[in-house]
Amino acid sequence: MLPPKTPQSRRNSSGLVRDLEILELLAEAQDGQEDGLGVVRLAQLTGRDKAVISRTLATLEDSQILERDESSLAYRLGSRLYALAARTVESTMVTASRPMLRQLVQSTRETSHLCVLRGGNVLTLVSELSPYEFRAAGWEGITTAAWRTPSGRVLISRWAETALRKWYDEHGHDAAVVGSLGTGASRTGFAVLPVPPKDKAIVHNFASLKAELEHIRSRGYATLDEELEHGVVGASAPVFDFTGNIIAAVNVSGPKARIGDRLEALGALVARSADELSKHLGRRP
Amino acid sequence: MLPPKTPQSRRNSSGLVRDLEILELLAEAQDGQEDGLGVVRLAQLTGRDKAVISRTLATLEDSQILERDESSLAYRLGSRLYALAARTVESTMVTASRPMLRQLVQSTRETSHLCVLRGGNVLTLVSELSPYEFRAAGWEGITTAAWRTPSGRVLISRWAETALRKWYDEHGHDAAVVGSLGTGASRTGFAVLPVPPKDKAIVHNFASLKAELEHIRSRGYATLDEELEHGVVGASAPVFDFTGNIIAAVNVSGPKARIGDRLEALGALVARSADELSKHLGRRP
DNA sequence: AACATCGGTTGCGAGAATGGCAACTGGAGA
DNA sequence: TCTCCAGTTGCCATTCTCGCAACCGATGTT
Repeated sequence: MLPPKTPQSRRNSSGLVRDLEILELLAEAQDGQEDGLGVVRLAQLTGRDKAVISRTLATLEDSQILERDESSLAYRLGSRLYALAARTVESTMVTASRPMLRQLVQSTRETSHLCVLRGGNVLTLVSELSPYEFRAAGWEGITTAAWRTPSGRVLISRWAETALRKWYDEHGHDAAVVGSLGTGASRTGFAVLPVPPKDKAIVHNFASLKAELEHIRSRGYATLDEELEHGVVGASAPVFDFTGNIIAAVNVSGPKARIGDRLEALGALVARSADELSKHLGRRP
Repeated sequence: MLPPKTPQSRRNSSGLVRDLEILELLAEAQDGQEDGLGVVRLAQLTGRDKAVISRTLATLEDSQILERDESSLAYRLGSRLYALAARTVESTMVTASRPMLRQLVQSTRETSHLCVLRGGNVLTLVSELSPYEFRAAGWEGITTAAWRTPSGRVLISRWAETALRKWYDEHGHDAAVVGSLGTGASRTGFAVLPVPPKDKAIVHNFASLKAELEHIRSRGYATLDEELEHGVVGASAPVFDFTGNIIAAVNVSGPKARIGDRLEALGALVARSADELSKHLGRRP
């Protein structure tokens, strides 16, 4: 009995699921630098009749889930998959981040955020408040100068030097004002922060920024020690999308009195959470 | 007749087309900031029985192509899809192109894209937003009729006449609809563009298209002057792979007010950036 | 030249899976 | 308590898939 038939499924086994094995195999081939797979080879790998594979692949190609090389007749994953994913990463990330942030709040008892870069500023998309926090609303929609926050530094930590240089020239000064944030009045609100203690700042110019970014890359997370506001410390780590790009940063911050010397441990924890989210978005190890 | 039976398909997996329709609908919903779709709603949208949808979605969730929110019971795209998308060729090209696009944005201060041809349409793989933009998401995953965009023209600019002729007959009309994107017309993901000012169009038929392609070849880049939308100009240039084929186009576009008479200079700049990417992909001079 | 091989496609019938209807569950609101 | 609505499940006729085998055409091989 070649087909080890499952007894009786109560569900419809939809076409896509049946073909998932094929897609996975093609994905692996792509990983291994191969130029796609042919019908017979896939039939061997899946243990099914080549006729079935031939017909199935033809349909998958029709729907542009697969593409076929005209000359070699080899199939590979198609742009349709990419398009579906690319359109939706950001919203998936936002939805998926909430449970993760909540758990982070549970274990750290501190406030946590998900932030993205907008021009020269960091925009907070989601925030989960610490149980100590009385404020009703979070920081959603609030922007702050990126280079001064750990999340902002994380977000630019993998930029090429030339792009970084230009970006810094444009945005690397205090009280950066974003040009056309204009139309939507509500979210242009900048967090008005107390002037930080000068002696705590670790980034004063392009060179020190670059050094800090290198530090961030090597650890996998960024920390902030009273640099923005007296008594406030925090840590941020990058979220990667499936293309390997940093699209967001996870942040946890709170009073130095509570966090104390556990800042590096907090950083590692935040990094693990961010990695989990990245994995969810298809980031490969 | 509820089931609009196709006469007799020679191929397998017709159920897959239904699955794809579901995926597109979910992608659209997420694009529109909705938090996923429920069984009944999807049944309405697809015109199928809710029982079928319920069973199908359950299987898709089992395989992690979809995820379900426990409380609202709404479905949205799942991590498996992102993992697959990560292994498309598109994804690797995106990774390679990101630094270049970012630098292009920094020096032009306008939004830039990387696009590929998909059937008769241009698919935007990456977009890096201008610092002036406040939009949350870019144009990733969005398609537009190819022959009307500079990127599309660049992508077909080296085709042989016969292939071009055939392609134009098939796709060279407004509101091109991609073959098997599915029964639902609205959700094919086309950018709905304002009707362009008639007098600005420079391509009206095959002859004028050919002339424009010749112009593109001679300059090494394409420009667009308010042809698609009033007040919007841009330039595109080709990316070559190591065999010398054009596989993608780099594009920069922005308001005419800002770019003004520097359009040709912009074109040359875009062409230089595209060349750089081509070299990175192994193109020999 | 004839022949074998290999990747791929197509015809066909038995048997399994799907689709649609209707009944059912369980929560929310009146 | 009753009703409404989203969602799930049982059932059976209908439809589709699977797998075998034949076929196609390009590429060696003797």
